[in-house]
Amino acid sequence: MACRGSGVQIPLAPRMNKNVNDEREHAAYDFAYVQEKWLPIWDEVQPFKSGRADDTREKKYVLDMFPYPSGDLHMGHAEAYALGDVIARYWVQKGFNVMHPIAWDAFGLPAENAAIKRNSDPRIWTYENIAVQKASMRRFACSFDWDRVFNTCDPEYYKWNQWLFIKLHERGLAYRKDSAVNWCPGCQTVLANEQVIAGLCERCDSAVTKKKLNQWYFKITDYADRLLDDMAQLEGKWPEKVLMMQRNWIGRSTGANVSFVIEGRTEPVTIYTTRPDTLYGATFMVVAADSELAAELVVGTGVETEFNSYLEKIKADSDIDRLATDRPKSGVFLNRYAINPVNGAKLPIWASDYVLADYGTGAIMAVPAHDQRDLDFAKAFKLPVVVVVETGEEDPNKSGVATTGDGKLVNSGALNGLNKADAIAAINSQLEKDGLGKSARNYRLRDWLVSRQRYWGTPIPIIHCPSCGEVPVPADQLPLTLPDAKGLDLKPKGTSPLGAATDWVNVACPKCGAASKRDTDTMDTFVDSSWYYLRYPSSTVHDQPFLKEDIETWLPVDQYVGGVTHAILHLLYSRFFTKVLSDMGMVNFNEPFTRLLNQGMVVMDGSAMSKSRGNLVALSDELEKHGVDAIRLSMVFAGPPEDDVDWSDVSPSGSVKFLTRAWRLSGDVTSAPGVDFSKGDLSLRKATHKALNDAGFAVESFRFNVAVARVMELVNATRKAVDSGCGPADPAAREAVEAIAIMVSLVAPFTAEEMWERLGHKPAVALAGWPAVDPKLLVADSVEAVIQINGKIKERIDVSPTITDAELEALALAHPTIVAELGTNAPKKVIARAPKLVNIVA
RNA sequence: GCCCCGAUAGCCCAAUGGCAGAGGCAGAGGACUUAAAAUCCUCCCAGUGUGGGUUCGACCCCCACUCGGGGCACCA
Repeated sequence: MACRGSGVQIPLAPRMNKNVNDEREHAAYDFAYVQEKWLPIWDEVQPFKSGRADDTREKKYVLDMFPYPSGDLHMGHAEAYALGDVIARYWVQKGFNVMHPIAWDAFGLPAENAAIKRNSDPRIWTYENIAVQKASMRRFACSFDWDRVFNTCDPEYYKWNQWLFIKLHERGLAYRKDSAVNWCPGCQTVLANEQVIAGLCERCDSAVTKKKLNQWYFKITDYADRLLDDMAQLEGKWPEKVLMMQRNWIGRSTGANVSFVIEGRTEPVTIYTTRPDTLYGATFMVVAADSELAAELVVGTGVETEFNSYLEKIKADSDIDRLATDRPKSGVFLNRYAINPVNGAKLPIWASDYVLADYGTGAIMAVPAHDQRDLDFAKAFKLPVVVVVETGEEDPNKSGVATTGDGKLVNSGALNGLNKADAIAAINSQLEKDGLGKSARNYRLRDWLVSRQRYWGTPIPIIHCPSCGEVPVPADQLPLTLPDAKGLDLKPKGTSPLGAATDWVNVACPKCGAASKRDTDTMDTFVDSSWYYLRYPSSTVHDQPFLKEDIETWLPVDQYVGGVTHAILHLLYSRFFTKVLSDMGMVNFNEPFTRLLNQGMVVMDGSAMSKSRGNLVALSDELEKHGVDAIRLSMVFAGPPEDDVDWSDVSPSGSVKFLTRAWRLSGDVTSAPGVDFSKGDLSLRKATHKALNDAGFAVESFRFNVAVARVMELVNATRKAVDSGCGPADPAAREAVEAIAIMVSLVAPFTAEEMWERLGHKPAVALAGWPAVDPKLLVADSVEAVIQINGKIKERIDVSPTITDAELEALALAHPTIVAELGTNAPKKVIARAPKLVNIVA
């Protein structure tokens, strides 16, 4: 894709017009010719059509993360879809009814920004790009079931976003609140927490600021515990890294809420702490400066001016400022005091930005001896530091380092002498008894902010009525389609462009008929992708988002393939949606993706490809130079799928060479199809069955690069057998080459199909079936055992693979070399591991 | 700062605690050829980041460190 949406296509058959006879055409492998030849035939055969009525094969749902139509496919797509294809094609060969669908994640800002630039409609750009990507995917020979395609920007699809939104609203899981939200000044819209990466907008890298706004949220925090606990069933099936990232993101912490009486205030203030055992060490209290509590506490204290100017200052700070390391602690003394409930100590109350208003209760007890942040603050404002846990480390007063470890409690009344865990238990039950506090949990996870102030998304299906309040758009009026972009100013300006479509906005309340207004925001596009995998089985159904029987047939997804960039965002939201739908009785499972494979990125010379870096490799150029199969093979063979592929390390021409070698074998075989393999050369047959066995195992354990290596070995062995062994007429040669064609078909479908035809078969090789491995052919005739003395290899002997430990030990001890080595010394110990090794400890 | 992952030949990468090398790239030589390309054959190269430990035996397990990559970001 030389440029976005240009529609550059994989070039086909430069030789097509050459006047060559058939013999010549087949004398050398011509990938361009072969690509051109098979596509129309596959269109007819449809080897990957899933869910035919008479299909009795067991189901398997293999899913690739769907693409955003930002232009033509690039190198990253090529890798992702090549890997997903290996899995899908493998399970088809193994006899499963595989559903491997594709769709387009088509709402989003790039389309809108392109439309602004060209003064046109985002629809045009989007559907053009989809057409280009679709055509490229066909040429790339993706094994998709093309009958299930949809686009999330189709009203037919986003209707169900709206329907789901209303369902969530009914259950109290979609709600509005005023809050200080993440604001991207570049995109001029709010962002979910998950879309702020190190203080920057994940989309445009602008520094994110805070803005007080009333916005729609999904109550994902209600599901925090289940999102955490259900990960147990994903253990070993999802990358450990993703599970860890989700655990950290949800960030469950356990501690206690404790009430502190405030002088001059009737209501006590509750604080959250993970260290109730250090309650006696609290020397001051800190409330979030931007909290309502701080604003209230400061009234009438005489420090209002100072407080307000501090508040102004911190509001001006961007998230980036907040993230700066070694940021000095700042704050304002509020001239108020709290009373420590356990010892009556009078604690000054400070307001600071190091306490977050939206975590816990927005107020903390500060224990500077045992919390580094509190200690930094205490040092900055010369507040007292009282040690209450003797950890054996240096006094924090002197070292400036808070001690957070375990130890004996001191200066803590009844807690003295206890260790940390016992002290926590003791103080918690005491606080509960006295009605002063109780154990509590908190989460780093925040509710999912779903409103967006942009045009190209799903309109939020809510009508605001002056008397009825929030009224959902009635189901029979869905989809609530987007107003025409014509005449609307899509330029980002902080409020939704939909607001200007007055005919669209002004509407009668569905309940009371009063003049009302539609909500003008659109939904975060991550809503679209949170349930799309449920739509595929029922993509042609119009009156429901998905059919119960389709869900029961196909879901959950058996294998999901996609980039690790979605480790938190999409995968967390999808898990949340699945749990909500499970509660609604609409799905019969609670985790959507049984197994997950994260593929790496395609990089160039060690860094991500980008135009500005000048290291962009165009997929179309690579395909033209080396052919589709060679590019796919290079991606798969480059290394483990989860590792990045550095395009400067791979050799597409090496891939071409291998494919040519394999292809040439198919022309050498002289026996007829259907010949009895059991009469074939034994050693080549063993090589074939070992390759089938090992490559299959490697594919199932995601070691695709190893699977390819096993096929390469078999190609080498077959070449040798044909040239100087059993010869091309031996049935074993046909068995080997047919197996090669089938294994190659996972990665290089064009080459494989061509081989299959040359071997005398009809298309499609994709449906040939993985040959059954004969266990008898996996046993070697003899193996080489090594004899070690003290771990050093002294001798190698050929033994039967069925030799016992005792027999092998006897052989070793009787061996002349060993007898000579040992001399008169009797071995102290002999370890035998038949049939591979004997180690003699002398 | 906290957490996670990795380090094997010139390069990319394989090796249930049991012979470090499966496969490929690059390189060298040979066969074929008038020649080249293509093809076929043969070969070269490390002792597994460093230092300890466990073990009959460690690339693999444990501890400490170095370097590289990733995640989180004042979450009390």
